[in-house]
Amino acid sequence: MRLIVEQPQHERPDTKDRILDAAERMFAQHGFELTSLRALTTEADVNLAAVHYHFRSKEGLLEAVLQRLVAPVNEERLALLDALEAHGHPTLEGIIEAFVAPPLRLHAERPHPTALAPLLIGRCLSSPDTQMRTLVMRLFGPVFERFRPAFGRALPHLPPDEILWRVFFLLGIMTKTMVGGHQLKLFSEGRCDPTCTTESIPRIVQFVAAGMRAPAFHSEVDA
Amino acid sequence: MRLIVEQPQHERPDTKDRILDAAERMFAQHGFELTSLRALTTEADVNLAAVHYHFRSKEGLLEAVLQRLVAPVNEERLALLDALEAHGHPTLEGIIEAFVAPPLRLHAERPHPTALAPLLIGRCLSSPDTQMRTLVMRLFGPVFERFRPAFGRALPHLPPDEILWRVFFLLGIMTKTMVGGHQLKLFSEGRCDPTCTTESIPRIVQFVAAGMRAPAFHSEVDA
DNA sequence: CTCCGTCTAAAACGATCGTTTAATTGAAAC
DNA sequence: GTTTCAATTAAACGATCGTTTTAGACGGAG
Repeated sequence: MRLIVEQPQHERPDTKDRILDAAERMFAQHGFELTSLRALTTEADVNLAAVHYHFRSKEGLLEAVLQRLVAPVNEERLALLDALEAHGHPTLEGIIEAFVAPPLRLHAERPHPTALAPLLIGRCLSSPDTQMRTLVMRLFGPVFERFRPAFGRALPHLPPDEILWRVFFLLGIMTKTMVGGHQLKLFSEGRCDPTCTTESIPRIVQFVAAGMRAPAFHSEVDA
Repeated sequence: MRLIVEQPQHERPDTKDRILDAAERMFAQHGFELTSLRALTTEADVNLAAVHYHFRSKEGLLEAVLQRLVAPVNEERLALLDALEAHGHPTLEGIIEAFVAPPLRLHAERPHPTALAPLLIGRCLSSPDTQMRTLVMRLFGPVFERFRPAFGRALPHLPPDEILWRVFFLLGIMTKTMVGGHQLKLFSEGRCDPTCTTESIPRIVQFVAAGMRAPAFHSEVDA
């Protein structure tokens, strides 16, 4: 009986990281299905079979790419919310910013990989493969469980499901900003640039905060 | 010299429509790249080569599918806005509803084809293929040129670029509602259903109207 | 030195893809 | 009846895909 350890004992040949880097770049540029492992391994200067050795399949590689990309973002979100709640009840604007700023800032640094992340996540969530869905749940579960009550405390006039709707809307805005940002730049003839976080983040926070503070849908004036 | 007419003179074998129907269904379910023409033509009960005869390639078929799907939606949007403006200045809520209701209602009737439309459109817009980009421009140009000034008149306190930003946010919410609706249903344990237009449309209108009416970003109180 | 396990290398496998070709059908035109 | 041409069919082409297999390289442990 033999133990397989995650790390090789002595040194670190970076072929695993080189594959991940190339995959991140090429999955984002051409999409998952259109990226062939041959082109990927050529770009990474790595043998073709190395992908199946280190990850067990092309989908396993996607899983690893996704994990490495979003895990730090979610940790930063939770840290920001922790910092806010350490000083009493956070404002609605603060919660929204803690939620959207980390992914948007990452997107500003590396637009291409981040842009496809929401698409890949959506793909995983609608995939029949259970492993993919549980991966996404494991990645986003803690964030969801911490931000939902935070929004609830900041918006006491809203029923819980209404909050779900509006967080959903927030998600849509955030995704669109990352995935379709170049469209806005195109239509504004370059004047509006969603990759500029000092422009995009305050605008999103302001827009969403106003939308979230709107009266609840089914309430015909409760006071 | 011989004239090639679009329609065959005598009768109408519906193989062209059968291909379009099957393509709409299968592109939406499995995506464009994952749908093979062999599976598609089998499903449509049509010969494999018929796709290349009627459309000139797989991409030509995608173009035709997209055109047939969004053209009526955009016509309805313009008609609704016309009707509103026939009775004086429309309200902000009215303009938003004229913009989002047609695609969302179509999505409620046929969730699958509509869900992938925004993705395909995004794909076309970021494609290096010029024909794809001009197709999207031709499809959405008139809508854009009519709704932009309408929003401008309803929001006179906002600079034009700020309006672009917020219409962009509206687009994100609409797209998310169609593409990721099942995610909201999943996380709300079935209580929130974006395919129910009597629920989703008023909520979107209310949220977006409040967000759009927020003060402009760069103005440090102008009055 | 020899054994061992990790890692890499080259080559092939089987399958499927989009596309093209060439032959054939069938109904209108003359 | 013959011609004509749009429409359909079956079959093949060339390429590329993800994956597997097999063998070899390299450094530490005995």
